[in-house]
Amino acid sequence: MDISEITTSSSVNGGGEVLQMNELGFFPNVENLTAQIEKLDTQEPKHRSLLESSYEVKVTRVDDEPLLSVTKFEELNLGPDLLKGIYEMGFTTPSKIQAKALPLLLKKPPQNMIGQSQSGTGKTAAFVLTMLSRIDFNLKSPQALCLTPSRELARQIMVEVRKMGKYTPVITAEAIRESHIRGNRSRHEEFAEAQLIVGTPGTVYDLLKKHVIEKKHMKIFVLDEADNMLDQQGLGDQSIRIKNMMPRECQIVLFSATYSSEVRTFATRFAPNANQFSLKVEELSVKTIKQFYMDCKNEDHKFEVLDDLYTLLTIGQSIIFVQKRETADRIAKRMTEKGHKVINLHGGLSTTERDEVMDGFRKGSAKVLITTNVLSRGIDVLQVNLVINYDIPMDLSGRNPDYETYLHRIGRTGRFGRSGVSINFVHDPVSWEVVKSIEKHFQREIVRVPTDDWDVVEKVLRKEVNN
DNA sequence: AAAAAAT
Repeated sequence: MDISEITTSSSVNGGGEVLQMNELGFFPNVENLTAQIEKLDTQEPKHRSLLESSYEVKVTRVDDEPLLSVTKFEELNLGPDLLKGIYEMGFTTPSKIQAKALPLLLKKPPQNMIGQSQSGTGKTAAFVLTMLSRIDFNLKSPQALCLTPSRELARQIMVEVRKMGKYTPVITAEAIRESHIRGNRSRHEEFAEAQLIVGTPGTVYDLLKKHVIEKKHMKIFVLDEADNMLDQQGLGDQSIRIKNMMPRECQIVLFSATYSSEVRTFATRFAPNANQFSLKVEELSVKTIKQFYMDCKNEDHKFEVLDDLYTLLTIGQSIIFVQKRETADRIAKRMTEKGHKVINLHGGLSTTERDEVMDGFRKGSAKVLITTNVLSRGIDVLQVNLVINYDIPMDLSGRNPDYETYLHRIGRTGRFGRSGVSINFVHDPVSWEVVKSIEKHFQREIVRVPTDDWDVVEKVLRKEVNN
């Protein structure tokens, strides 16, 4: 395709101006750029709070009862100990998705759920609350199980569980690879009495198979990042095996921000007769996240631009995504040599290292995290105001965009209605086309920032990324 | 082929 024919979709944001490209398609003029930025700015107030914005939720029910939407947590008949935890966490009223999903999630007898909502809209709280409310605290045996695609996400969810369940007597356990050597016996004991378990598929399956985790009282089974859990080679098989070990009457809950069409069909078989929430594709891209791209000359120029960005701008906290572990290591090493303080996390590190890196980043003692797709989903660090796609997410062929991963990655910023910025590094016609496809797919503009005029870069990005 | 996740 002739890339000069591709313009930023004129239907984006309801139409209007079309960017003028030169024959390479790389360099629109700066006036237009400024106009675009202003346009982005004027859009913002309308969408200041994601939780208040009116995104369209489509609900499909398994029964014919009228859709009950709550306006207060009190209406959900939760125990006072659970309510106390909710309020202490700072939740005052249910978010849009919670208001509609919780009455269905909490129904007796339980019904399955396939839920979709944007990043950072409180879906974790929704399923954690459901898990806690299903537990008989007098029964010291596993009753609620949640699976996640990474150890970091499992640990993060467990922190939420412990906050929300602080005033309940719930006993919890993390089923992830151990980060320190410990006798098998104590793990046995830990899981024997644990009521709520969060973990990764491999370890959970292993512990179930060895009867370290007892399955017969399991009441609720949650897949977080469900599309990824079902879709991904390896993860999918494990999730299915684990589900098949659950009791027949166990409630199945699937949650994710994205469901590719193939996965959605499978999800309805995985969680039969489920209530469903879905969003239109253009509702998925979080509106408080500003999206940019920078066109670099080649692979090596990407590193120079990265170096310059971190040299010339004061950046709050940020995540840099790359495609391969090896790239993460290499970029981290080079950035360190250039005098930048960065940390690096991927699946090739030891569990202890991973925990240390993540804890350091959460505490804010490290500002720049270079990572792979291991952290593309679910990870919540409120101070992250910049996400860089050093490598644009693409599918296995290396030619087509990976829309789901893109959305999840940029969703690491702009959590809970905060503003955020994402920058995509483009370095060849393929990556350029991929960015244009992503723009078209989500119907959100991705604005060019030059790599050769740092006054403009500073003007555009300074106030956005410095916090 | 990438990355993740079990030993």
